[in-house]
Amino acid sequence: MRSSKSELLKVYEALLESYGKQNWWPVDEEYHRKAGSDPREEIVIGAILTQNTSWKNVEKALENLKRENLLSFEGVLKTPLEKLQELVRPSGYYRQKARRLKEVAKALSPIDKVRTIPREELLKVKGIGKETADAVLLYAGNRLFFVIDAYTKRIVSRVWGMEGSYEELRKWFEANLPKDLEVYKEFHALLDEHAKRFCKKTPVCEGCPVRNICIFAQKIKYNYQGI
DNA sequence: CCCCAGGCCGCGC
DNA sequence: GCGCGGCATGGG
Repeated sequence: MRSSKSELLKVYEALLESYGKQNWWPVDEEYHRKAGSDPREEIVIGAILTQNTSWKNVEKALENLKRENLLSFEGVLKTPLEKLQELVRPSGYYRQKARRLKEVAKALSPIDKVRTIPREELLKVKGIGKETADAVLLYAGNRLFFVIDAYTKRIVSRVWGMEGSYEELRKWFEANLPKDLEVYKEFHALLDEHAKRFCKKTPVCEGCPVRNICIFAQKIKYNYQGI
């Protein structure tokens, strides 16, 4: 691992500078005030629904749950499986996800468990893998676990030429970032945004805010110059 | 028609 | 421990 702490922070600051604060995770505070439910439960539910699925589709499912006043662990648990499937259908994999919602609602009730449950425990829940677990722990539990996703892996691979397993990359980020919830939350969100705007499957290096630090972008530049 | 999206599980190796 | 097929809707 060649890059230094300052290099990682430099990327964070460059992305923050060009994209601004992302304010993940989006939650409908107003809904929960009126319903008397805990907004952290929406984060957990959203984390399941967004697995390999665009957020747009997740929003439709969340709207369906809200309309029926069921966007909570209690709502998920008391709704018959078949009805729950229909409500979350727009988010895809709806049979799996309906089951997983009930599993996680059971495992994390009462919701304050997100502040204490060991990561290993959470990973035992059917439907919760590493990324979902870390997203839940960070965004709902306010705990210092860095979330790695496909976008993060792609960006790390391009910028630093570094490959690694989920755990390797997570530990690398955690070792080289300040122990600051705000940084963890925003950085993950910024990497996501960056992957959508520039570091796409087919990269767009023209105008990229970190092209001066990025190994891949530098290589492209040299190729253009014929060096 | 194709590919992709804020993954995970169960399996074989 | 890693690679693979299956899971499914909606948008480009």
